[in-house]
Amino acid sequence: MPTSTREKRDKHYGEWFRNVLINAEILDYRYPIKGCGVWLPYGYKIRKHVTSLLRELHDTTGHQEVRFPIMVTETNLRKEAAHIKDFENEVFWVTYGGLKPLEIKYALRPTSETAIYPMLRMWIRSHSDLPMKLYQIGSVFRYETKTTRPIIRVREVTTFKEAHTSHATLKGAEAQIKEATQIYKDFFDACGVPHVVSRRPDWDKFPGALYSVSFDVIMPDGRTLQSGTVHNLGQNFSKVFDIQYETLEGNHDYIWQTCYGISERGIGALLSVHGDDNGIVLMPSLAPIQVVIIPIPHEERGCEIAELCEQVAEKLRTLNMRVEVDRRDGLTPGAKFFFWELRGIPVRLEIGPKDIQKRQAIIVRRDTFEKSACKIGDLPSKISLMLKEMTEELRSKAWERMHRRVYRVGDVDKAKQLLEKKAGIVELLWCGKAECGHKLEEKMNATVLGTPVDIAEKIEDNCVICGKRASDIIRLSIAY
RNA sequence: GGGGCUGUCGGCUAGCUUGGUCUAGGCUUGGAGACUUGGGCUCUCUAGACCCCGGUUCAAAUCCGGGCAGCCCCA
Repeated sequence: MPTSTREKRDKHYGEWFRNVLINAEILDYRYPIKGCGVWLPYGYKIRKHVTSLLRELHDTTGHQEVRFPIMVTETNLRKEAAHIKDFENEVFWVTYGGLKPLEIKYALRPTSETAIYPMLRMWIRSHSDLPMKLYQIGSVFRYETKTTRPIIRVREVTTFKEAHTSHATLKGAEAQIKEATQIYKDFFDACGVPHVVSRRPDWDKFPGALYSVSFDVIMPDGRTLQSGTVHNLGQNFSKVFDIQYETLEGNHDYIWQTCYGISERGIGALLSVHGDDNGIVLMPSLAPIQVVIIPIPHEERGCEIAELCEQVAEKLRTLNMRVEVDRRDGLTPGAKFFFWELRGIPVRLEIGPKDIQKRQAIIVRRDTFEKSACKIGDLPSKISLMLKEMTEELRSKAWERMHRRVYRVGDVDKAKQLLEKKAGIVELLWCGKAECGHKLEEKMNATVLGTPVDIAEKIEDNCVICGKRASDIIRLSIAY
């Protein structure tokens, strides 16, 4: 019987991830364009559960789903100076229509501000149109020059959920940042993905934003994956795109905007964080199949066994569980066990000749491989309890593992050593000056994630670089 | 941004240094069948590859150049 080790996953994470994607039939990255992959049926089902979760979280908080074109005119893309400056060298351009060169080039959106905001200008007239909270889920394109990695660094981000909100006041935008942060916390929590939330340093905020908040996840190799970002855009874009509304008093003012995004990196994170050497482990709520039933064939009693499997499946389905009976012949039960473990199915039932006499089934839990027998009649309650427990334990164990990889460190050398060992995230004291932040990055050969917004504490010591009074904790890591 | 490495059946790989023995070998997977089935059974049959373009040569999987794709390291 296997055990849930993570040696292979942690030592050779890149290889583990690539193998799991292809072997578990999640994503085929052999598509002949760099940084593009194909979501396979099983992976697409997981993706669908993730996108429905995102839809639910946005729909229930007053967001409305829309769908904007993938192409943006060059003129619009170039309107906000900081924005285009940052994206310029990674934009894909459409330059031909058939055989004719286009007079105005189109960009494949690297993100959709410049596609959406010219339309907001037409839609927003008065304060009664505000707040307006829109979101969409679709593809964005970035001409990545670094090594691409399936799901984690891609040229077509196929699952980009981006929300764009408009408000009458800065206060309204600030409140929206809080709501967005909460939505993202809820999202990662539902996925059981532990994370840190940091306010990004000024030199690394979203181009055109007042400030940015990011959600970072520690991957098995100790690097961090920026998996969600929330930005307060202030009036930067509304001034450039001339989006004004009529106030209560009859004046005109520019709207205040926020935007926030989450991509398939979130899927990469949840597959990696819970997975083990046997494959992925899925949160029950996101698993395309929650319970798989493996009939153990038997010459005389085969029909009886098959029938009982179906009955059990039907019963569990009435309780809204996603259940499948693996009736394939030609595969031994053992082969089926491996098959479904690789794909992360939370609960496996085995029903064979020995069980049929005792009116029982064998239950195996994917994350712990804990095995037990259960009377047929008790299966519904036992399994729903097991799914609940598994959800909680996956989440809490992942958090424990993450907490062990966040280090509060007093000096730069110690921090550097930790990052060199691929330990995770280091937290140091910082005076808040960009100069010291850059020095830290340079000395440690790492990336500043930002200052914590998920923990509040009093700082009573000095900056590790300049020795002056520290104002903040600063987080650094080796980032993807 | 800089440097290095790699590309052979669907997957993993042998062959490449020293061109000819390659009609390209193995394992795995796929298909057909038999036999099995409580942790990847076994056997038989069968299908399947030298990334692309150009060059060198009597002869290229092998050497050279470019392209495309991928991996690793450094900034």
